[in-house]
Amino acid sequence: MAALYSFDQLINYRFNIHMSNIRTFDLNLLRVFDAMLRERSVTRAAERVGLSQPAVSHALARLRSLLGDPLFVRQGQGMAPTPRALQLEPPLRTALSRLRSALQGDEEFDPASETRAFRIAMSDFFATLLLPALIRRIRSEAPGLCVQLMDLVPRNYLAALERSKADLVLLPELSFPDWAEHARLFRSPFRMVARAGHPRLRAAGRPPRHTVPLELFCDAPHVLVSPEGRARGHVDRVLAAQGLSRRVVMVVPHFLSVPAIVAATDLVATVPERLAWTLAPQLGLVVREPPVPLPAAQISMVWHRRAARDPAHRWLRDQVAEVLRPLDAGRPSAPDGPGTEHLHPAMPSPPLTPSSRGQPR
DNA sequence: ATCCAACCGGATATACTACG
DNA sequence: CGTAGTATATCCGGTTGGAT
Repeated sequence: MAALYSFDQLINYRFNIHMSNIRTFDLNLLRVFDAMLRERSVTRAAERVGLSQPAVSHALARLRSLLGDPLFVRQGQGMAPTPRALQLEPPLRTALSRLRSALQGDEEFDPASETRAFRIAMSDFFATLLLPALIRRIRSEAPGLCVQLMDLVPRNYLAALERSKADLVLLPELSFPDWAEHARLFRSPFRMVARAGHPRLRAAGRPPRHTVPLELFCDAPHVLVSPEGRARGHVDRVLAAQGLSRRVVMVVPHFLSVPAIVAATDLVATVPERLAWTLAPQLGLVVREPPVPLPAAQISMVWHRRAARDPAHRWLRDQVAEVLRPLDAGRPSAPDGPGTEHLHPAMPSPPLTPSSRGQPR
């Protein structure tokens, strides 16, 4: 794969032109150089670039002076490139090609040949939903791409996007700033989980509609997921609005540690429904409806407006949407009854925006 | 804002060079 | 030595920057 060079790299490093000469460097000289490499003749190069033969000869003289190399020497009926000229040919071609694409605005994205890294910020739970299928697609269609998973810290995710530290962020829908664009992916309801032998649940018996009794929910020790380490989440605020409270005895930054903690203790937790149903059978957990109705979290992907038209970015967003959107249609249903939907307990009170402008492009 | 000299790039004319 | 091709001398028009 051809190395890629910025203009500065081309001029400074590859062409070895001192900074003081860059300001006055005539880009047309690069066109002449390119034409000379193609034609190996001053006269034909002149025809190619639409100049007279002496004009190209003069341009060549200026290039020779700038680069400190003859570049082309007479050989028979034409001009033979020097080793230095041949050395400069690949970066010159690349730079001119990219410049042409940029100016014409017709840059194409070829997944098979693209080499770049994408940084995606999301919770560990979303990562388990998305990454295996996403990486399978990328390995087969765009093997040169690298995906870097970043920790999701809600308070900082917008700053990460704005400062280009992250390319894409997956999170429950909040109100987004003007420069952000987003697309809805799927809805994520929540369930309460506890170990099957939990004494309070056993004493409560099999509850009607599988909703955990309110007093049990409030009395039981809770483990709360908060990437920011907050001791109160959205569930606490909803309870407080009804004059109620619960006991949070443990705060963890990641979702995936919760089921094991719940399985080994008498703690309970409110987690994404999909996580609950995935891990409940193997860890011996019971899944219950929380006693307070909460709307499901609307999970969206967010990106900076500056990346909106970037072809590689658009391709990546399409892949993420294709992998995650089916989750909305094919949500797992409770094996022992229907459920109401509940909001993420640890998310900072999201004002659900009615936006539908977010489409993945 | 205007003028003007200096500079630059390109054109024409012509000198120079390599090759068959 | 003729031909094809490159390099150079000179001129011209446009741009730039300093002086007024």
